Amino acid sequence: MKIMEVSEQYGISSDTLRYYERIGLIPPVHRNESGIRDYNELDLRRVEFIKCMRSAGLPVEVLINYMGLVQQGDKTIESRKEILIEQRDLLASRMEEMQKTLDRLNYKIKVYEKALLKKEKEMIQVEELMAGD
Amino acid sequence: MKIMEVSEQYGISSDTLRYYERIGLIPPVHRNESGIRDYNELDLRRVEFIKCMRSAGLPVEVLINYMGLVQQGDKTIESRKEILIEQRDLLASRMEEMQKTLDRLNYKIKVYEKALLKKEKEMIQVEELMAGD
DNA sequence: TCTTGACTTGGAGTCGACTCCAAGTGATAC
DNA sequence: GTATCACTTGGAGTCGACTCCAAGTCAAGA
Repeated sequence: MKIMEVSEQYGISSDTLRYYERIGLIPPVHRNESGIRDYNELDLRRVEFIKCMRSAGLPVEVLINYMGLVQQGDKTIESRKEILIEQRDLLASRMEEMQKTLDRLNYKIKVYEKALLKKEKEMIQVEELMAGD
Repeated sequence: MKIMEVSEQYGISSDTLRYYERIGLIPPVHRNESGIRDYNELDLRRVEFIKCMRSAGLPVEVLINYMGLVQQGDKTIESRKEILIEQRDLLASRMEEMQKTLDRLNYKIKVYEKALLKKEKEMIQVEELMAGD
C-alpha cells in the first residue's frame, strides 16, 4: 500500500506519516524495488495504533519510547506495561476533567435556553399589548 | 486579590493570567490606586471559568469570542448558546474517542499482565528443575 | 523524447498556547 | 534612605506537533 492510500485510509497526511517514520515513532516502513514506501500489514497495524493513541493525546515522545521497547522484544514487557498504565491513568484523569466541563457546558446551555424562552414570552406579551386587547 | 495569589489559588502562572488579559480572553482586571491588578469577585469567577474551559481543551480563540459576547449583554444569548452547543458536541466526541483509546489501553495492559504471569510460571518451573526434584 | 505526477530527502516554517525576558516603577522591610 | 521585591509593559523565545517547501529521482503515458 502506497503512502497516499494509507494517508487517505487513516486520515493522516503523507507528510505526517513520513514525519512519524523520521522521528522513529514508526519503524522504517517496507519499500518496493524503487525505494518507495509500500506499507505491509504490520506497518498498517502500527499506523493504526499510533493514530488511536495520538487521537487521545498521548505524547509523541512517550509513544516513540513505547514503540522502541516493542522492537526490543519480550524482555521489555514489564516497562511497556508501566508506560501504558501511566498513560491510562493520565488519560482517565483528563477525561474526568473533561466530564466536569461537559456537565458545566450542559448546565449553561440549559440556563441560556430558559433565558431565551423567557425572552420569547415577553415578546408575545408585547405583541398582545400592541394588538390592543 | 493580587495576581500571585490568584496564580497560586488556581494553578495558573501570573504570566498566563496577564497573557489572558492581553489577548482579551479576560476583560481588564480591577486595579488598585497604584495600578496593580487587584482581582475582585467577578474577575475571579471569570478566571475560574476560563480555567475550567481551557482544561477541557476549548480553544482560546473560541473563548475570546464567547467572553466578548458576554460583555455585550443579553442580546447575544442566542449566539452564546450556539457556541456552547458546538463546543459541547466537539468535547463529547473527543471524549468518545478517548474512551476507545482508554478501553484499548486497558485491554493491552491485561494482555501484558497475562504475559508476565506466564513468564513467572516458567521461571518457577526452571527453579524446580534446577532444584533437581 | 519529453512531460506529468507521485514519490524521495532534509530542512525550514507555522500554529496554538504559553513562558520568559529586559527595562522600568512603586511600596514595604530593615 | 536604600535595598529588595512584586509588580508593570511590550516583545521575543519555546514547545509539541505537525506542515510545507525546494530540489531531485523515477516510471508511465502522449
